[in-house]
Amino acid sequence: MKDMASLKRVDGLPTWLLSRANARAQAILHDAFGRAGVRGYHFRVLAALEEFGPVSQANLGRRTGIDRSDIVATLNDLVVKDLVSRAPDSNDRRQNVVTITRPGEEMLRRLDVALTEVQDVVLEPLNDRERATLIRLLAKLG
Amino acid sequence: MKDMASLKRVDGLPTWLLSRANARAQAILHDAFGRAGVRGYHFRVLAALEEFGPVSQANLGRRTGIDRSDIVATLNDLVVKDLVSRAPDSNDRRQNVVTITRPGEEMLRRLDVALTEVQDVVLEPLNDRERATLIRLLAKLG
DNA sequence: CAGATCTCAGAATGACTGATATTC
DNA sequence: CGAATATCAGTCATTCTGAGATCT
Repeated sequence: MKDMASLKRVDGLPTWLLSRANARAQAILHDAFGRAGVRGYHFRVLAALEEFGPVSQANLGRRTGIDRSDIVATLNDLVVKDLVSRAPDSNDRRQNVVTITRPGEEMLRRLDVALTEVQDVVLEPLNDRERATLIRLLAKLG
Repeated sequence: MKDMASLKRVDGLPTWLLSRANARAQAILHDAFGRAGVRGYHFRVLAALEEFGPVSQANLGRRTGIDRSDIVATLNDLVVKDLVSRAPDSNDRRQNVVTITRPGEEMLRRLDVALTEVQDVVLEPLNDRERATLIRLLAKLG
């Protein structure tokens, strides 16, 4: 019974069990991304472009979980910074083909480094075995 | 090395390892709270009040992790709904004493039920042993 | 005086809705 | 025609920052 209470409210804190650890991670990430001049949406789009190659905006939205409407604004930012390029698809003129640029790939590499450092900080209390277990369990939840 | 990649980008999705599971939980919670007519801030404040008893707004902020500035607006909502009461402290006139009302306690009980249901849904892929392990590891990260 | 408390105004970010024009 | 795509204009919730007024 006491275990159920700790399931519901972790560490005496009245909030969802994932929120504490995640909020801390988000805060650190926010700083790291801010220093690089980008936001979470920018990173997600760049990473998806590197992973899947040039895609339409609709597919970008599906793969990143970002709303189509927000994809537009995010790409506007990235185009201005020359991190991605956007061109009409000649086969289907409804679509735009979005491609990551060379500067975009370099930015992504820097962000990946920052991300790894953040995760090292957040996961610091866990040993290697525990980290592997946590990742496995979280993947099951995904 | 492949393990490091899955550490960084879970499930082929270019995002922080806690974000996927947490985003799903947040979405379900958002619905459940919305049906009850409250937001996360409201729940956090009510739960902290039940847990610690009447407190000042500054202490409420410290205990919930909500900014002092946002505590004000949140309490305004809760006072209008008669879920908490706010009165000047006679000992220290800088402070307000915030107290949960009977209707506030009843609301909190309903929200706790919703929270438990949400967690059952989110944790559904895990068995009891895995849930206990996940909670233990997340508590270490807290 | 310094320090704590409460309050207000505003901004950044993530996430969502509804409407519209264009193209398939 | 219906369906998909890109765009635009808003809204909402969470999280901050900065400034001001009051009180210890």
